[in-house]
Amino acid sequence: MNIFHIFEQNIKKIVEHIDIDKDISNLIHRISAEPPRDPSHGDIATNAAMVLAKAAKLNPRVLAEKISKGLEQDPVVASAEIAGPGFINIRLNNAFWHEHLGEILTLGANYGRGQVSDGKKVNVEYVSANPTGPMHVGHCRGAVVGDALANLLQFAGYEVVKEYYVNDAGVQINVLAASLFHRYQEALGIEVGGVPEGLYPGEYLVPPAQSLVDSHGDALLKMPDVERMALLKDYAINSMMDMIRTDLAALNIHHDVFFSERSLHMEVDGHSTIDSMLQKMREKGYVYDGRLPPPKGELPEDWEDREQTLFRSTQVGDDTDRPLVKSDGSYTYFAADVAYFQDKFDRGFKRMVYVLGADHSGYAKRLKAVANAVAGDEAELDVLFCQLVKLLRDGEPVKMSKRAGKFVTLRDVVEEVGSDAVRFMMLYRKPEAPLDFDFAKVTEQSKDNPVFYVQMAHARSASTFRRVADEMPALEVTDDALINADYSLLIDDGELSLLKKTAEFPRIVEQAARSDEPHRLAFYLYELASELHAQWSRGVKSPELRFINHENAQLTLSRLALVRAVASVIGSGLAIVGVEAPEEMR
RNA sequence: GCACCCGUAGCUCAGCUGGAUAGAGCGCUGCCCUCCGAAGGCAGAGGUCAGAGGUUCGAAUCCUCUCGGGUGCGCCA
Repeated sequence: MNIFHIFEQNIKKIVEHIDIDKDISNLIHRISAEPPRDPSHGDIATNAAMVLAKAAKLNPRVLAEKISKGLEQDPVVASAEIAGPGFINIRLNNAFWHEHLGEILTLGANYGRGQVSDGKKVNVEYVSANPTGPMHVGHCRGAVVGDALANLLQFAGYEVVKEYYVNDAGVQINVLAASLFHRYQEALGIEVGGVPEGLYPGEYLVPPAQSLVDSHGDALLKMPDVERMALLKDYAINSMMDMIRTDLAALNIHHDVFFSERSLHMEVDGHSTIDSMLQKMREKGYVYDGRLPPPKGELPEDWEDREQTLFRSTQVGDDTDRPLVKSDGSYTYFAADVAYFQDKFDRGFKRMVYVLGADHSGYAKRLKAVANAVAGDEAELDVLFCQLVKLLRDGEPVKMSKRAGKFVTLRDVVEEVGSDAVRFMMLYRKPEAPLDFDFAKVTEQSKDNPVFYVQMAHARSASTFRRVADEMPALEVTDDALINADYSLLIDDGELSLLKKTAEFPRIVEQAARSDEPHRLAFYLYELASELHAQWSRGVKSPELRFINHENAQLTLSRLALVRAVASVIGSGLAIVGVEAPEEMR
C-alpha cells in the first residue's frame, strides 16, 4: 500500500543481484526510497548507489547506472535517471498512478490503515488531570496530542487502550472533601463564613454540594467523622470526574479506562496492590532501606536525613534512588506509580505511552527505570512531553491569576473557538515546542487559519459532488462508477500532482506513528488541502480543467474519482486528528 | 550545581530520523474574478539553520564544547 516501500524492496532485490565482493547485508537497511524534495526530480528518489558505492568499490554514479538498468526493467518505471552525487530519480508512468487511484477508492477509509503493527497492545495514558477541579487550558494540549496519538496508533494497526490515571489518593483528596463539606454546610444555610485558607475556593463545588443536600439532607452532619469523610471523598471524586469527562467529551475525547490510584492503596485481605508490588520488587532486589543524599541546589527547609524505604532506580538508569514510603508511613506517589506500571504490564500491554506536561520532564528517567525494573525488555515505555501553551488574544497575552482562581478553563476555550479549532491548532506544532494560541486567529475563516483551510478542502470536494448531481443529472455518480472510471483521462500535471500527494498518505501515517508525532498528519493535511485548492483555482482560469465538464461525462467521472480520493484521505486524516470533516462550510 | 526541552526568513513555525538549490503561512512588492469555481490562486524579495570544533561521499539533522531561552530537581500529586 505504501508505494515507497514497494520500490524500496524492489531496489534492494536489484542490488542483491549486482556483483559486489563485500558483504553488504549490514548496509542494505540504509537504502531508502522517498519522494524527492523537489517534485521536478521525479516521483521516487533512492540513495542506494551512494550507500553501497564504498563497499562496491565503484563511483556512486557508475553503480547507480547498474541499478537504474535494473529498475527500468519494471514496466511501471518510465525512467530512472542518475542525478547529483548518485541519486537515482525514478519516474513512474501515468498508468501506475491511475491504478493506484483505483486502489485508494477501493480501500476507502481503510487506505493507509494497519501498516505499522499487527495488533500489538499499546496503552496510551494522557490527561490524567487531578480530580480536584475543572480542567484548565494547560491540560488541553496533552489531551489533544494524546488522543490524536492514540487514534493514529490505532489506525496504524495497534490495539490501543486510551487511559486516564485518576489521582484520587493523597492529601489533596482530603482537602477536596473538606472543601465540599464547606460548600455542603453553606447549602444547608449554615453560617460558615468564607472558604478558609487551604481549601479549594472555586465555585465548581457549589452544585455538587447542593445535590448532596438534595440526596442526603443534613444527614452528613450527624455522621461519625470517618464515615462522613469517606462519603465526601467518594462524592467529590465522582462529581469532579463527571465534570472532567464532560469537558473532555466537548473536546471529542473519550477514554476507555479510568484507572484509580486509590484502588492501588486499597487493602484486600490485609494487603494492597502496592504491598504486593513492593514484595515482588524486594525479591528482585530493587527495594532497600537506606539514606538519600540531600538534593542539590537550594536545600528544602524541612529536610531531615533519615533512613527510608528506597527504590534502587539508579540500577536501571535513573539519577538517584527514589523513596517509596513517606515519613508518616504511607506510600509515596512514586510507589503507586510502580504498582500502576506493574498493573499495566500484567494487563498485557507491550508498550506504554505517557503523555505528560513539560513540568514533568524530570519524571521521564524514573518512569523508564520503573519500566526496566518491572518488565525488563518485555515492554517498552515512551514518554511524550507537551510544552506550554501561551494564550493570546489579538496578539496580547491573556492574563491568568491563579491566586484569584481566575484561570481559563478548558471549557471556556472550547466554547469560544470550538473543538475542531482547538484540536487542530494543538497539533499544528510539534509538541515539544511552545505554542501560541490566539483566540482571534483560530476562529478566523481564511487560509491564515489551517483548520478552516483543511476543512474547506473537504467541503469543496463535497460541494463538487452536490453540484454535479445538480448540473449533470443524467450522470450516474455511484461508488462503482467512480471505481470503474477511465483514469487514463487524468493527464493534467495538476491532477497527477494532486494524486501523488494523496498517495503519500500511507507513508505519512507510518512515519507519524513510528515517531509518535501526530502533528505530521496535520501538516500533511494542510499540504494536501493546498494541492486541491490549487487545482480548483486552475479550473477558475482554465475552464477545461474544472472537475465538472459538461461536455465530457467520462472525463468528469474520472476527475470526480480523484476528488473522492482526496476527500477520502482528508476524511481519514481528520478522523485521526479528531476534527470533523464537514460537507459544507457555514 | 545537575537533568530534560528549545534556538531555522522581520513574525509564527515545518523540515520526511543523514541526502540534491533549506520550505510554508503571516507581513512586504506585484498579478489573477464587471457574483453564478476569489472564504481562493500565481509570482517576487527576504537565510552565516545561535556559535565553534568533530564524525563521512554528504550535517539544520548525529557527537563534544560555548552562548542564549524555558522547565524541573527528597518525605507534593
